[in-house]
Amino acid sequence: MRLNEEEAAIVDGWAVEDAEAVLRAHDCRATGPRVAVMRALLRHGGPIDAAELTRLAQVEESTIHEATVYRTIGVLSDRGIVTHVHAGHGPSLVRIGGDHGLLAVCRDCGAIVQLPAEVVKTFVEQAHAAAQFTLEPGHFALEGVCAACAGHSA
Amino acid sequence: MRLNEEEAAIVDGWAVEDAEAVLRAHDCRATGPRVAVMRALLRHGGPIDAAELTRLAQVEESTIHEATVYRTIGVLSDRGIVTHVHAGHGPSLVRIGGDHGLLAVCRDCGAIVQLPAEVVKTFVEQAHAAAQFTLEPGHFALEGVCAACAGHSA
DNA sequence: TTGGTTCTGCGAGCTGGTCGCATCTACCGT
DNA sequence: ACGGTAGATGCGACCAGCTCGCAGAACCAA
Repeated sequence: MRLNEEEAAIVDGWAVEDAEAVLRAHDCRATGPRVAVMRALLRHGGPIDAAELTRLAQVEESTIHEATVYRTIGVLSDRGIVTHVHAGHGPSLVRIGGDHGLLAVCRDCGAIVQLPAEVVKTFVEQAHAAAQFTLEPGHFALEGVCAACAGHSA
Repeated sequence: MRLNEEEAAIVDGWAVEDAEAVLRAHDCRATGPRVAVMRALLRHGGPIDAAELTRLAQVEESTIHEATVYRTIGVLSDRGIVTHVHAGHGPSLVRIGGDHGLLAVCRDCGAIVQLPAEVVKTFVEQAHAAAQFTLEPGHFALEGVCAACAGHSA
């Protein structure tokens, strides 16, 4: 389920203290573990993997099990509160908010870069025109070399 | 649209019978299992996962172990004889030949589509111009909906 | 043929993620 | 404010995909 623009804006404006309200607003039971996971997500801000997210949530509620974190990510994802992206070979990453567009991961330093929306849009349109394939980027990141690493090796 | 088997082999100039010669030409011991894996790759032609490749190779040499197939894929990959691509959530896929460009996987039916090289090239150039990020697509596939599945749901 | 290097089968192990189940808890109706 | 109950949790077992260590087998140059 995707967020509409209004919801996405609200999500982006949420502070750590709003964790419980966010859950209730999305018809989600506000249990201890879920609130702790939401707070950890909001506090961290950026893309984060499940293991690290578990560690952060356990700071507030030490008994949280990793399986619970995975299940929580699942319900948050169903509600469009978070999205997850597969960036390279490791674990997938979760972040607050709806569709974030197409990401690129630097092969050398692991930096995650958001590719410009217009460039992606043009690409999706051309791919559809040329191959009748409707790309839905966002779930899988592409690989490459970031500006900094390209500079180093040059 | 999956790749035609014969076509893929022809592109690289190798027929199934050349399996052993290809190995020797790349400074690779021509052992029974490796030859069987190469023959299976050449016969199949298109992208294939390790489990299926093992099954195909076992038709010729029934004792081949999946670990051996993984190791063989490793040496073939080091020599540039094959490349592997991560296409969606499942296992990674192997195919004969070097860089094949960017693939797309249908979210509904799993079909693997090769995106037109021209379109990909333009996209890579625009991404570099706009974000100073040098995309090296080929290792990770994108997700989307193929023409057939889009037709079904429409 | 021989000998040393390389490869193989096998099973154990690792990571990322899911599941079944007994127990517990949030929350709705009273 | 307080039960009843749908739904959530912790836990450990499990699964897929892949890697590794080892003892023995295969390869191939001499």
